[in-house]
Amino acid sequence: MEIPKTYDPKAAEARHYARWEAQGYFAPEINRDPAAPVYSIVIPPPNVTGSLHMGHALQHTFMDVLTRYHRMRGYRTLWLPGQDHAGISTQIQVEKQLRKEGLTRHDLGREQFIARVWQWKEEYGGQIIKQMRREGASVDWSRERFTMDEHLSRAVREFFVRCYEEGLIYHGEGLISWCPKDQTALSDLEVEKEAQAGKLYYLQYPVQGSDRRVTVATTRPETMLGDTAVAVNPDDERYRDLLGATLELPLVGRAIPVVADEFVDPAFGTGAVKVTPAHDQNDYEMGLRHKLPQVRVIDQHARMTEDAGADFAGLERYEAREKVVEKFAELGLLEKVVDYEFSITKCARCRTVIEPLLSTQWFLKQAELGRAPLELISTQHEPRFVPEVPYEKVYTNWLENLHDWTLSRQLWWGHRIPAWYDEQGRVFVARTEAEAKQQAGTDKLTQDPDVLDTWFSSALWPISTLGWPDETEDLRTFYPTSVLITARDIIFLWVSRMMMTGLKFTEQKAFADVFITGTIFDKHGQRMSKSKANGIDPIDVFDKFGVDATRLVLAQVESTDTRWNDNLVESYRNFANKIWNAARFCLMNAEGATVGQGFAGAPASWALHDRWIMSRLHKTVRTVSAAIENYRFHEAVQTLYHFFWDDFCDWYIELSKSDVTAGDDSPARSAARSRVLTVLEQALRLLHPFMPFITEELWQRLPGVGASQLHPAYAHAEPTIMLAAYPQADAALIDEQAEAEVQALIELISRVRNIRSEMNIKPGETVPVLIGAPDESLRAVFAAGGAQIARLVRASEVSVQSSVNGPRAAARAVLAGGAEVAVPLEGLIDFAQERARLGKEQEKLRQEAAKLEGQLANKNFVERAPAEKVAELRQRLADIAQRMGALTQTLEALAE
RNA sequence: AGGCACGUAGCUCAGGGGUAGAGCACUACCUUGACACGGUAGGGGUCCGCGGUUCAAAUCCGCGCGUGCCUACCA
Repeated sequence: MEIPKTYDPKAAEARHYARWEAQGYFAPEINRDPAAPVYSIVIPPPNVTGSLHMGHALQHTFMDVLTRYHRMRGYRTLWLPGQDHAGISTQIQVEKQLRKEGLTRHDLGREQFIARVWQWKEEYGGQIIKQMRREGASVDWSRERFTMDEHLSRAVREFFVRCYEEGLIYHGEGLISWCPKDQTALSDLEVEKEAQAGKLYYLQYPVQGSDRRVTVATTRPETMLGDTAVAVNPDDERYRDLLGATLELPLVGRAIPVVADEFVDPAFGTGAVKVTPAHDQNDYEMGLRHKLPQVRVIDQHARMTEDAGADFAGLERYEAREKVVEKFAELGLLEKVVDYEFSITKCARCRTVIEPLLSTQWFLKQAELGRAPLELISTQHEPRFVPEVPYEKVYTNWLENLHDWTLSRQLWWGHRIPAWYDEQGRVFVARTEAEAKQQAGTDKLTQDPDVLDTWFSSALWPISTLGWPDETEDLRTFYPTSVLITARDIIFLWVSRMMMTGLKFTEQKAFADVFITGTIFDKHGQRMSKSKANGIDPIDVFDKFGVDATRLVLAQVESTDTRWNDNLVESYRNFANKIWNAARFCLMNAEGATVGQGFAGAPASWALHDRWIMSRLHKTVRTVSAAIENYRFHEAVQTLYHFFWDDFCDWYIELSKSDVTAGDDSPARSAARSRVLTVLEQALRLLHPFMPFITEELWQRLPGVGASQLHPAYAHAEPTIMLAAYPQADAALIDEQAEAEVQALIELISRVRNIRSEMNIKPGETVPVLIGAPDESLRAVFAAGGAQIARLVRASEVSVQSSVNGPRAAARAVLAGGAEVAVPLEGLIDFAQERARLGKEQEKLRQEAAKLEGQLANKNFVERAPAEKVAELRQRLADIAQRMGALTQTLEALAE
């Protein structure tokens, strides 16, 4: 059997994915059990423009672990892949390409431009989706979707039309966030606030018919040109007499009223607020309340309009700001300017400062759609958020405060709004142009030029990908989906909206659970970003350490924000190598062995270490399954790591070694070899959801694996660990006594090794080991394990008696249960030093005993603490007393 | 401004009312027929601070300090 000493991840990674895909293992149809339960996940569709980053790799790892786990459990499992057309980013990307050719989209015209985008998508798009194969993602490629697919576009139109018919979608004027660079409206979720060191300008407005002036404070003086009122709080004594007064707006000369509005905070600034209904969200609302005129002084390019006055028209907004301030200063109306930090709103895409503008757009009344999800979360706690704190609250708070959603975008790439206008400007909303014509009774219609917000189609993703609005078999089978896995930043943008559409159109929630992942930062705790160039490319990590190792690191991130650290990947790379070499050992000693055999007869008849490893294995199965099902990936990974490395490699293989490597072929040797292989094979299955490649690579080499390992639902398939049955915990194999007994063996061995180390005994040198165990059953354990002990501590002989009767010149240690071990070391023992060593140990025990005695002497403790806790402490104290007894005897024997 | 989370070994992080944990790093010894990406044995912690609840607090509660995130009608 030729197996290299070091695991080479690339070879295994290259080998298996293509086969899995070709064999159809990823598709739910592989499951032939008609009664199989269903497990489904739809991928959060990555942007077609993106390339794989750590956040994707993180999410994909969780989705793949869950998918593979449930598939192995016999679920009819679907993980549906796909991507998002990413309206603005894609359009910007292609426009950039055009610019290099000296063209703009307008040179091409709409139709040609869109054709160009599709071409771009084919050539450069979808990097992330392509890279997912490298991750080992077991997605069903036969069901791959794109938000601009014809079918999904139909779903979008259906959604739009239905909402329009119900009055949830309307066309009208509102104050929207406008990006002057991208030349489009944006929703409030596509803008970002950023702290900004700026200035607060105090401007004075003269009161008509008096010498008085009212001072207003503003961060945007240029907007004063569009002021149509000044507002004060109705309870503000300072301004009570001015209510209803008229001010003269400087520079403009417009007469504007002083109005009273609860919105105004008397404590801020001067307590008087300038009101610019056309250029500020709050002022807009105040303007509606007081029926104020809306004067537009800034245009779509963030330049001042004619209405700003001849002095300002055409100026860029910041130029206008300077000029306004200058003029106020000249007029003696600039009271003061103070430094002031405030937040500024920017386009999330291009970082241009947003201009709030009055504009006619399409809007969706989200509040009504949000009612059903709000009801569901408040009364049923559905979907179940993991972690529940704080995300359930974040989601609920959002649903309680929904604003109208600006749907239209002044772009070309995206779903065209299904609205047509006739020559009189009347609007017809319909699923098709023909339908609109029919409604209008004329052929002379023009379609609305705008497209829908990208998130409009995303909101439908779980249902549209499965076939809605048609009642397809997939929709019936896989919807509602099992879990949504995503980062926290799109809970509003996406998670809540999928719930809205799902409940509205199917009356079923879109997913049962929502698992929110942590965020991975760079090693300095900074967010990874293109602009900072501090991103770590998952592909590089795969290349360096292997996909499986990377997946383990990602899985254990769970929901915690984590700084990326290569050291951790390296340690899991080492773990992969450990698995490789453990398997290598098993395979080098596999002659005569078969997976699944070796554990014959009643467990009670098995050797101690065999009962022990099965008990450890089944506890591991129990813990890992529960952990995965509850999204405790960190616990799952840790448990598997320690089971494999500590229990299986460090102890089980070592305790089995002499049987496994016996020189002569015998039924006993074959059985021992089969047992080691069987445990290995179970461990590989447990690890497979996390480490798909190495587990498949090794599994395929094990003697005796095949159809019998497969879950019955896949009995017909070509054997693969992917479709093997995930181990089920068997309570009957959990054996606490065996665990305690092996623990005693481990302690014994460790103490002897400790003596060897402290006494500087050369590794190659053997020593006699004398064990004294007053307890009969413990004595039996040590006696039966004599050969194993001898091997693991390099003993020339192991004697087990009820007490140690060795030479005075021996290093000694006391063990649990009053047992004692001595290593005779004629000539090597410095008696004074040995007494000191044991004295130190005695002192430690004494301190521990004192602490326990103190607690047990406390009447309150004994009376109020649970009885088992008290009993446990008494037990511990008794054990210490036993050790102390043995230690005292030993010390006496050593006395001069 | 509010809300939430976090603060545990040198580092990255688990855990969590009753013995303080892992990986990496560190020290010593070891190339023993699975593995030096390894083995064995070690060292290392006022669990941010101060109060409170409790028989018992690193763990629960309050306050403070520090860090991060989110929300907001910060004119």
